[in-house]
Amino acid sequence: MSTRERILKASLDLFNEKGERNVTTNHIAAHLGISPGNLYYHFRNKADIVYEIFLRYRAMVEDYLKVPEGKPVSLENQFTYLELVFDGLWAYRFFHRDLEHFLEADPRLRNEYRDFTAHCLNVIERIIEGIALADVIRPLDDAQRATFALNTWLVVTNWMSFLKTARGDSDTAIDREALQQGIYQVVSLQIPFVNPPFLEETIRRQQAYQPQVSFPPVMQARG
Amino acid sequence: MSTRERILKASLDLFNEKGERNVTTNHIAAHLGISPGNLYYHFRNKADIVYEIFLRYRAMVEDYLKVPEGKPVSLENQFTYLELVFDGLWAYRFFHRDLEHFLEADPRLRNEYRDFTAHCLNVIERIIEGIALADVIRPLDDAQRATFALNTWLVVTNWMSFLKTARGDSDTAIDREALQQGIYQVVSLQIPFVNPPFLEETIRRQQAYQPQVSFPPVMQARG
DNA sequence: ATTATCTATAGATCTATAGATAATGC
DNA sequence: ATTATCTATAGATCTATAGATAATGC
Repeated sequence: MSTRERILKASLDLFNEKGERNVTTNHIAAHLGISPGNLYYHFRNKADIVYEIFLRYRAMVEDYLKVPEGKPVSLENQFTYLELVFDGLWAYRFFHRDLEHFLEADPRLRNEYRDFTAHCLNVIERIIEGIALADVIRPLDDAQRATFALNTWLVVTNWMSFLKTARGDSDTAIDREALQQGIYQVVSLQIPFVNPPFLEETIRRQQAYQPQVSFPPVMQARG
Repeated sequence: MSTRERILKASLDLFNEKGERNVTTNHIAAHLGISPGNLYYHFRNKADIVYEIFLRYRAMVEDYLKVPEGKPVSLENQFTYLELVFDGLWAYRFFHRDLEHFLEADPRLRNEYRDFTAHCLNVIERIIEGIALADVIRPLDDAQRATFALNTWLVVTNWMSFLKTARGDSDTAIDREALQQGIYQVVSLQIPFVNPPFLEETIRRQQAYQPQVSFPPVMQARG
């Protein structure tokens, strides 16, 4: 693996584990056993590394979400999309955590991320259209579909942050399993629109992602 | 105003405007025209300032959301709650932006924020029960209500971040008006449950928060 | 010849404190 | 006497580069 690749890999690992804010270029170089000077030979600065990683993140999502327009989408396919997306979010979990900072620091990234969001929202709308074409849910008008897609996006992209902030005692690490409980939440958004013949299957599939422990944690209201 | 209060006020202003990450204790002191030494006389460090601000944020939200249990909640009241909460999020908008960092840096804050989230989810559930008691929506079972409350929380707390990341060209500042478009999204979550006699009024009230410009921005999918 | 890497370091911060001084309240 | 404030600074980083050296590919 080229040094450039190793830097990207190490950066992603360290960012995910410790948070980008807590990882300096020195840390990355030390982690790889290379000199800081060498790192700067391959990347102008940390923002440059983040940008490179974003490109791969985007490529992965766009690869996962190749949804043809105007074609039915089965429930099975929809759940596959959800699993893939949550896996992707997990693999690049540092990214959303400090997203605002990244976009503020790099205008190029800001523009491309804006377009990326718009693209993702389009794809989500296409999936919603697809499950309507498959008669899984009733047809929605444009405004309903856009609103639904946006709520889906908000739940998907912020589920992990919710887990980390609302749940974690410092010890409780978040694992992929806990993460996928987000799928339960996402599917709940479409339940009201599901046509009766598909309701049982939808709920059955949804239940597979239900929290094992009661969630949110049972807790008395504060005085 | 005491120096301590002035430090808190200046910190909140600067954090909101520039992001906590970009504001050092030196900046805060300079902004107030006091010495760094003086600032450290009043607060042990920046995390201490953030914690103090959190206490006020929490007090404000708990003041806004005094929802009695088992009593009907009118649509009007529900919209009042929404407006108050979005105003509160706006006033302390720096907080959610770097929340994960704050919780990681301060175990005390982590614990109290976890409880605070649980409390807020309880209140949201109470509001959902309340509008069901007022016949605005059909009754929901416990699991449905918890899931609905959690989705509401996710949309409410992350709406601002979405605006900043998905929308902003660097110039486009986010104002309170744009922020309140989040209310449109939140209300859309309950539309499927609204009883017919209240549907027209709910939608009418919701429309008041509809985006003026088409949103999300019209944009062709990326190749 | 070009590419990759290392050494060494300048310059810029930032945090947090010690110790001196000023202001305030009994 | 106590509280509030300032001056000055030590110590810890971190970024990013210059310049030397090593490795690689024609």
